[in-house]
Amino acid sequence: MGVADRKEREKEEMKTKILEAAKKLFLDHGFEKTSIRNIAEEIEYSPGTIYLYFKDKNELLFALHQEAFQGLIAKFMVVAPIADPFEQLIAMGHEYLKFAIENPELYELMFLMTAPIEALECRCDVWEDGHTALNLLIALIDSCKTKGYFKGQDSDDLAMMIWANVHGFASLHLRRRMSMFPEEERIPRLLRALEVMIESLRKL
Amino acid sequence: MGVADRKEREKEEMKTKILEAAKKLFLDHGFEKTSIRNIAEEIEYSPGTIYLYFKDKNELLFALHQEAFQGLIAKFMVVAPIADPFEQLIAMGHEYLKFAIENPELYELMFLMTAPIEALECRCDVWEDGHTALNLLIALIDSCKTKGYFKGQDSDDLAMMIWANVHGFASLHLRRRMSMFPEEERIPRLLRALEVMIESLRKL
DNA sequence: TTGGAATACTAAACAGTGTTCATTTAGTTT
DNA sequence: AAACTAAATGAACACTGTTTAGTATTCCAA
Repeated sequence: MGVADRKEREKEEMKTKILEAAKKLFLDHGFEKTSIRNIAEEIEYSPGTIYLYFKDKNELLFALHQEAFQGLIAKFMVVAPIADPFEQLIAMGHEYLKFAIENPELYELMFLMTAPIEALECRCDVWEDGHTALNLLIALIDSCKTKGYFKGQDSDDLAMMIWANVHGFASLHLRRRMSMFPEEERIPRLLRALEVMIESLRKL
Repeated sequence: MGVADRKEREKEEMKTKILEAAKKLFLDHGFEKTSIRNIAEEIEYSPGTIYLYFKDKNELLFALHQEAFQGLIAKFMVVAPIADPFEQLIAMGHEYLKFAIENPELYELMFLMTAPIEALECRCDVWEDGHTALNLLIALIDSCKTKGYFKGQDSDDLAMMIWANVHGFASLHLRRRMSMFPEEERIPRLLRALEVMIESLRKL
């Protein structure tokens, strides 16, 4: 069945070809401003061809959504060697913010965009990677507890609060809601506020 | 100059007429799914007419943006009578979240949407109301300080942190990023996480 | 080797979008 | 009543995502 294999392979190659073009254009010009026609032109095929490989524009996004979460989890893995769990938690917070600031379009796609979610509410595998990322945080909080931090706190609720906080920072920044402060002040202010959060966590 | 006055008044009336139709449709079906044609149909005029009164679709949004901020500030005023500043701060947090959950489309427009900001980056009056809302929070934090809370903390940074936290809650919820939890658990989880934040603030 | 079926692709069309503009219509001024 | 001005129109433009009918190309059994 060599022929069928090759066909399968070619189909897969075409899919990644489309996906890579979509990724490039989405990250360059944003999801909304990228049209199927743009993607088709990039790969030198007609617009209709894309619909032979992907159901619609949202499905293209979904693949990148997964890629992005893997990227965030990878960043979390970088801080795993830090022995002290509370120090690791701090580093994790910084990594999260760094990821958001350095990959605004990917972050947009993971947590800010409405488009991909609406269309994929049914598919629970959309949340798989999100869940494992959250579980990493919860596990770390539990480790902190064994060292005497967060006495009497529920790990799930605390994780939720920490996540919301760093996401709040990222979200306000990426959605340009800090324009009341001059450009060069914004990230320093964000980092200072993060320090405040960490200090409040330390005393909890 | 009675005629010119009447003309001016009529022009203003038309503007609010358009604005009210836009508001209704934006809040009912969302900004993206509302077309200029829809608004034109609602007020029984042709699409072109709207462009005689507003530069583009974004300018319609801007007016509602201002209205929404006034609404949030009004909610903040409700908790002003609470004597103890820390209790007032807690109530303020709850009011903020309540506003976001009860007025998802308005909140979207104030803090989540990209559209209105992109087009209005130049106009600094976009941030006027946002600034007064933030100043209310900072003033309240200063009041808390006189009662012995937040010793040695910078008010601006603390305000930023609190804002980011409640916004994070609102944002995660409105952008459907809590779908890993069953529907009925989401808001309770949010409120519990808010309690965790308040407790961490109390110990700060 | 050849005929027919399956596959890959395309061009065109559809229904929708935001926006522009020449033209018509209505109202005011002289 | 004529001239001028402002308001409103609706067709047109250049886009969008998506569907479909039709055309090449490839494959495989006879």
